[in-house]
Amino acid sequence: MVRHFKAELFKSLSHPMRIRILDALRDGELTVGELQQYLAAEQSTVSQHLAALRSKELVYGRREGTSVKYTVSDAAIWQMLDIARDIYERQLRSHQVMLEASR
Amino acid sequence: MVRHFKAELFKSLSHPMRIRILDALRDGELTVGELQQYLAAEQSTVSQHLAALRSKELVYGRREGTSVKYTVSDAAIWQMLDIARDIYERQLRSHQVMLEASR
DNA sequence: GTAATATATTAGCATACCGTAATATAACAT
DNA sequence: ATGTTATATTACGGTATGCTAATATATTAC
Repeated sequence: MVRHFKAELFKSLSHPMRIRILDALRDGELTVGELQQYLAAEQSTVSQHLAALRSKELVYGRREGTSVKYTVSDAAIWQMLDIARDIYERQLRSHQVMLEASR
Repeated sequence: MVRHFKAELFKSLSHPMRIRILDALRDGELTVGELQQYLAAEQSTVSQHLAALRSKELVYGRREGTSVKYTVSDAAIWQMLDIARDIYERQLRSHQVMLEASR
């Protein structure tokens, strides 16, 4: 039950463009158009990735006139992205150590 | 580059059985056989999930005689699982609030 | 060496995911 | 009501995932 939720949550995060979207929203809400421009991607592609994030309630959109502004719904999401970067950096270091040791 | 790593990392976490494996390893290393028994799953299924985790270096295995003992390679992985649970709980609460508000 | 046990890998099939292109919906202006 | 802009959804083809069954590898015992 909880693990299925977690698995689905991580699946939502398992695409580079969705991670870029969440990063882009760190400084505040953005419209689909702004995201589209920033990501240099097709409209429907962006919209589908937003739909994926929305379906797990990682973001929500509020209409403002003819456009929709998106917001990350829980700051802990960025925390996970930050931890992922930490893990990445530690892996890099340990690879360096192994390389240096092999001389 | 970094985002691809993150995406791949989250993809590794995007399956309930892999999450169960990582949770099971919180108390220390376990052999494939022990995991297999605990998860009540086929040998090859467990082995393939371990291979997925190994390929991203989330776990590593050391041979001990005829069996292999697995360990989580970075405690930050559990931290991400814990944050995921927090997000889950906050979503539950906000759903409850919305239910109660709709009366 | 062979046999037995533990683990890893491969092949095949069913299902899920992703991008492009096309179509649909929503809000606003005229 | 029509037109325009912004966003969402659907359909379809290609690729990736995940399970089962079968096969391969590695270690120990004999």
